[in-house]
Amino acid sequence: MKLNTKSRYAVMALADMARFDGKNPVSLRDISLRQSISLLYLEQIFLRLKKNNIVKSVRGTNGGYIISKNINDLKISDIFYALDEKVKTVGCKKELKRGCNGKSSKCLTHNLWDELDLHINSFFENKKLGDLVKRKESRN
Amino acid sequence: MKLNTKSRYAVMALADMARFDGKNPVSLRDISLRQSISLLYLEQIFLRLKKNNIVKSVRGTNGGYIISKNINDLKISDIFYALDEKVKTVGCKKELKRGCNGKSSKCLTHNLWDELDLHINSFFENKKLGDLVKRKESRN
DNA sequence: GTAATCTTGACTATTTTAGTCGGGTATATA
DNA sequence: TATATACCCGACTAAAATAGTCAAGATTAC
Repeated sequence: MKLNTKSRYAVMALADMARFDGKNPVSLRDISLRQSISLLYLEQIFLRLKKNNIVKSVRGTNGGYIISKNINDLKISDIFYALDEKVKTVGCKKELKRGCNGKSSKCLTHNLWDELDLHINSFFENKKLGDLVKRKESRN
Repeated sequence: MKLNTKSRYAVMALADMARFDGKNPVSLRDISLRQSISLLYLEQIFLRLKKNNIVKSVRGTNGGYIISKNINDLKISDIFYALDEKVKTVGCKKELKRGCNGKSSKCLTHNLWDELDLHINSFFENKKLGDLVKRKESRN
């Protein structure tokens, strides 16, 4: 049970960006160097982030990306959503047909998975990108 | 972000067993039929459960498996542990060498992953196998 | 006009996962 | 004591997911 690297890198990259004022675009090249993430891979990730309006792009020299909204309003779950990180523990819904259709006695565990999903999702719903930066600063 | 089938099947199978008195061994064949899980796969799963003292086996005709302890004391996390289900969201620990060694500014997200792990783990620590059966019964 | 930077789809190697196979061993019961 | 039922266990494999690269652009600052 783990997150995929796309999601993780996305959060890392955005946290990296969040340390700056938000006025000047940050280039992927810089993020790539600071966070040791492949530039080509970052491009793929930011494509998704842009499509989901999490970042805005500025083309050309001195271009880069800017975080669209206030970092204290940007939920971690929004980032995951953009990258298709399904926080789904896979209940019986997916494999229906043969079994669990609600009333079946097969799915004793049905509710467990539902609860877990809820539990994890609420964690990410309540965490904001801003929290990550704040925490770090107050600690150093 | 999802659980693997081994863990899920293990919980399903044990929940299935938990409905019985706990005196008579339950055969994998029966579980296989009731839960629509491949018998061969179940064998593999129960091998691990047995090694981790979650179930005891009874060989021969009319044999099967018995849950070792009281179902109200059996944590879901114990089951996952037996099947190597790592509830690890992969922080920077694994990929150290080049980056985050605690003091590095690279790992703004370090704490996020740690918190998440804690959050998920505590969920499973507090859930007992008995809870699953109770819930279902009270609902029907 | 050229260097820096974003844009995009397609491709690929590697790893993980899910599940099977085959050949055992133990024991209840007829 | 024969036999059917069940556990035991390592090795294997097909399929899917993942991580990451490649190639070929399009914009814009200077």
